[in-house]
Amino acid sequence: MPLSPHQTDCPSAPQTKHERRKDARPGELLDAALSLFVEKGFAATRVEEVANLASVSKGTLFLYFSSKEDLFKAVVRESISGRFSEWSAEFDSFEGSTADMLRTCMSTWWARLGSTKASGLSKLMMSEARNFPELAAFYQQEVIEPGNALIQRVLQRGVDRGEFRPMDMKYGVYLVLAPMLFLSMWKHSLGTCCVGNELNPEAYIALQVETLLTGLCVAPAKP
Amino acid sequence: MPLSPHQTDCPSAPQTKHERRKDARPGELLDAALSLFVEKGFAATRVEEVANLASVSKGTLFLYFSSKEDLFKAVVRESISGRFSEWSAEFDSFEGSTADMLRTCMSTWWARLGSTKASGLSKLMMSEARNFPELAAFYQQEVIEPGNALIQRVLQRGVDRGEFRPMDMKYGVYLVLAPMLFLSMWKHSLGTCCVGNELNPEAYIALQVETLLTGLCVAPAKP
Amino acid sequence: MPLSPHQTDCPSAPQTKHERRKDARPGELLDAALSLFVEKGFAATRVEEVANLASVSKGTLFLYFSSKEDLFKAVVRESISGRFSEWSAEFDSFEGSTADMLRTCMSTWWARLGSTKASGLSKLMMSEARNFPELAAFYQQEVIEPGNALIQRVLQRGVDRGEFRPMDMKYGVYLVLAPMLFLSMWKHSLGTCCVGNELNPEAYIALQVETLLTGLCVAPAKP
Amino acid sequence: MPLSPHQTDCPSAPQTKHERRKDARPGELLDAALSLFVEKGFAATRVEEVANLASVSKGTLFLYFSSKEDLFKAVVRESISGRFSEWSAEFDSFEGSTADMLRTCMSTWWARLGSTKASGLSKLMMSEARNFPELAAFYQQEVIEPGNALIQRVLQRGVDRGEFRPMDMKYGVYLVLAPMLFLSMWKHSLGTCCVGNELNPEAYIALQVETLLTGLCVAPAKP
DNA sequence: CATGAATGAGCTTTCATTCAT
DNA sequence: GATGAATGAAAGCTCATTCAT
Repeated sequence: MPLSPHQTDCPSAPQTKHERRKDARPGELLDAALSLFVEKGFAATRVEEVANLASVSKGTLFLYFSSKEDLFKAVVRESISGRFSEWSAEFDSFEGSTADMLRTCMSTWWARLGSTKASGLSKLMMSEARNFPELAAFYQQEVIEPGNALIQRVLQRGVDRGEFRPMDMKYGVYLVLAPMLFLSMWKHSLGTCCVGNELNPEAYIALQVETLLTGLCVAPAKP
Repeated sequence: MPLSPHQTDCPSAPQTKHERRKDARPGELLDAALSLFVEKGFAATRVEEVANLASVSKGTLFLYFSSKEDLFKAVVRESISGRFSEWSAEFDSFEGSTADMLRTCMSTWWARLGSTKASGLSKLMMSEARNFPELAAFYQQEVIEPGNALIQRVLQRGVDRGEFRPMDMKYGVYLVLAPMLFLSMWKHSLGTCCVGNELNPEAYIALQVETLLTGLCVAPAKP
Repeated sequence: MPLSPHQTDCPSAPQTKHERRKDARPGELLDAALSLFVEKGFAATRVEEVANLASVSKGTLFLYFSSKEDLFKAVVRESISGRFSEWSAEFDSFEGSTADMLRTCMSTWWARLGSTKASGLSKLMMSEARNFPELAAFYQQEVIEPGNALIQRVLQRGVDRGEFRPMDMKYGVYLVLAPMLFLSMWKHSLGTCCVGNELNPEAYIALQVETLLTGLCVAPAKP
Repeated sequence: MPLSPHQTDCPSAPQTKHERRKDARPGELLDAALSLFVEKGFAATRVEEVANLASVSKGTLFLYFSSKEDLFKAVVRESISGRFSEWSAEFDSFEGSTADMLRTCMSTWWARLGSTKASGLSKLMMSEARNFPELAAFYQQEVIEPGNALIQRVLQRGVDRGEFRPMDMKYGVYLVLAPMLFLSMWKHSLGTCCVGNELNPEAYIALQVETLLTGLCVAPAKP
């Protein structure tokens, strides 16, 4: 069994096999859950499948997560919200034009989230939000709001430094958000199942961001 | 596929009430199904609700549609298509700047599709495409491809007339498509269930299209 | 299949077998539920057993009763609370000494409730009230309160007519209630499973009521 | 069965703390189980709760008791018995009227059993006797029979001394037993969970015993 | 001896689908 | 054709019991 990537900090490995298994369980379950949720959606994923994929029994899953919703929330925290603080710190120390900052922002988003299973979670939330209001509220709080705040910081920086035209920030964030969420959706639905819809993500992002920058910038953006 | 009666203005009425009802059944069921699928999604819509809304019994529904999935497919077939030819004709005769054409294009989309139940179907297709590959292929052919062709015509016109910068058309269409599909999705998921996400569609579209035009146009676009 | 006793009023029998079955279902289910609840208790009775005993499937049970608790409430209404109004009317028209009234009261209780499965429901409620507070509240409202009111009416009549000594009514009702509920409990627990505990109900009741009357009456009660 | 250590005042203390803990385990578990069974009933008490309350692990509980049912039996064996001999001796030396003796009998019962956890066990036995026939038989032998004999001695003394009317002793004991067991049941079920049913035990007992005495005595009882 | 992670049978409830009428 | 009563396979979650450490 390869160590799953989220088990980063284990300075002193547990002594016994028994203990090692225990420590690994939540991570294995989260990995299994992420894969299945992304592949089949929230409602269509059965907790027993998740447990089986993680090679444990149904009961064991409930030892670590009190409900299916709780499991989903943990997956979201693990895969998405836990990464915003790091991201935010990088933004703090960014030096350079805001155009470059926005380019970095979107390519980083692709590298860290868009190209990973995590983007499937965004698709999933858009698909099932209506049927699981509590989950939607959670996602809103943990992902949408911090994410939007991050985008807004970039735009505001551009405006404050005289690089971007002034704009209504509430709608401005959607200029950045829409292309990214669209890509997440497309990748996990029509983009995958229909020939001719395959999309080179880098080319897509590049065109989106450059066109957007031309639209936003006071003076022509220098790439 | 014969046109189902509820689409047509029915020039030759059937003889008796009983027969008229009988002929109208499938259409009434499709209308009911469209409303409920859009409102609650596929899984959360119970066939009994559909039957009740169409004022028939559950058993009758299965007389016309062999399964819930079959009903869903019929709804998609029924509700989308036939709007593109009209639209295409309007494009043929459009006179004026391509910037204006794109503005018209997006506000017309909103008026005719985005603000109607049809946008719910787009959301639904994006949500369930993976679980219904056959349906996805159908949607691709009937909706995505003609729609993309229409968008491409507008962009190509702009480039040909020297109004828009040259671009890779394959990715260019997504500059227009992404904001629209994002709005369809948002409206039917997180935009509705979470406070603070409500979105004035006109304001959203206006900012999207103007920013896009600034990005696309050689010279500043005059509104 | 013998007609179950609670199907008393069916002036025009349903035409078809199908319909007859349907009409009989709730009653058959209530009979089955009463038997099993009394025999095994509420928690230990599985709805599937009830359905099987009534010769229907699990799903059918939920067609008629929305939950296990709902089924239980219906059983209580059917077996107990539905009979108080009749009883109350009999009390209204009772003529004779209050001592006789109390004798009648207790022997009628035995004939109509105590000796039937319904007494098992009382035992059940005493046993499981703590674990099913909603059921307990329902039983309190539907059975305990009307029952206590009935007892109190008898006692008050005796006091008002100068036959019984004055007493604190709140505790007075337990003079009558305790022997009856004790018998219900005993019959369905230690009285049945242990040799030597069998109890002739008539003898038990006779001694209880006569001793009680001697205790209550101003002058010696004449049987 | 050796006396378990927590019952005794343990004149010879074990050598080490570890050993003392070890020896005390079963008793601590029984104490915990008694409390929880009385509070929540058999089915609703989880073995893990019992283990936690006794500050051991779930596994340890199963080291001492082979099953939950076995634990239950042990609790009953442990908690009831050994009180009757003392009580019997007190009766031997009682001087005074039998009416006073019966008053003393019931108030002593309340003080020593009725108001303690032991009354919860009586309730529990009445509730679960049917599902644990072996347990019921044990309870019958250890508790019911000696208890009834004690009551019968009092009544017989009254009759022998010409204070009480003659009676069928088999049913006479229930005149005394019923009010007490009813109170035990009521206290732990409907009396606790439903407003308006709360019962002042002293007032309840006083009325029951005085009414009973009036019913039993040849001449009016002098309090 | 003691632990507590792991198990899986068992429970209530839902709902697409069938079929006798 | 139309009905709606009946079905039974799932699903999420609990908890007594086991057993490797």
